[in-house]
Amino acid sequence: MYERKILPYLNCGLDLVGEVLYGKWKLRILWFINEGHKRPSELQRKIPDVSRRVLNIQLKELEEHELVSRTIYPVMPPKVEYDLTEFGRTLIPVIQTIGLWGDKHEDRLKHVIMKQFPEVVSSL
Amino acid sequence: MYERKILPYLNCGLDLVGEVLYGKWKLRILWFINEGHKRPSELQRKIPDVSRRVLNIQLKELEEHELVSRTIYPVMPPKVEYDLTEFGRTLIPVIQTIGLWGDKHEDRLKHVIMKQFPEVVSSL
DNA sequence: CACAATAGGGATAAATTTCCCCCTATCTGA
DNA sequence: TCAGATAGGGGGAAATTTATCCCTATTGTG
Repeated sequence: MYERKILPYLNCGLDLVGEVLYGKWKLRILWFINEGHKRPSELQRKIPDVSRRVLNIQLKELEEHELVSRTIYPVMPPKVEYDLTEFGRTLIPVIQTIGLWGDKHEDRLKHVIMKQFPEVVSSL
Repeated sequence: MYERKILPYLNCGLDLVGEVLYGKWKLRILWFINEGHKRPSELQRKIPDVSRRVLNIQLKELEEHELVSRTIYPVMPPKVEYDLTEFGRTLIPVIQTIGLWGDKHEDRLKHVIMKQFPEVVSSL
């Protein structure tokens, strides 16, 4: 496990949110859990770009931050389900707002993001 | 300058937003510019925890992503102002939503975040 | 038996982000 | 003259995050 060396800054609401949502895949993990994809293997199929290892780590952090809960079913093969906590559910409208903004401005965002990769764009 | 080696994932709105807002200070930079703190030196006073160097870098990225514009006044000592573009202004309600959620759940968030730092908490 | 699916962890490397120190240049004011 | 404010960048190190590879264990299936 990695031990943080620098204390977080907790000066305002934005700082606080950053501490629990900063993570490359966290927003989508929360979103897909909310949509009913609760098992780790399901989540990985929904987000093929995460490695399984990182998915586990980010799920554990979300659990420590009390945004999701973890239920283990004593069956074989093992079955685990993640659910949003009541606290985590309050975040859904926020994530939706973020995602809708991204969807609405999809073309423009793709354009400004891909400016950094001219060689890739020209090869399409 | 750092050259990215891994192409960004642009599968959904959340990915797109991540590409332009992922950065430790970007949300607050946008927020403070919106509040009228437009000059780099003003921004640094509002956010003392960023180093000036990183503030410059993140401002430049925001500019490349067309969320802010940069105006240079040919005076001495130099004067530069950043403004939200019309595109950047559409983000303000999103940032507000995020910040309000953080403010509303401030106590709980501080608690779950500081669980990782028991020694710090007990020394208060 | 060999293999896939299930969940998850260790060790380590790579990628990325952020920080720190130093340097340029000009003007104002003590 | 010297210090401070202004804006900004280079180089390199440190911190942090993410990725890769390999391992445990159990059950069912071909």
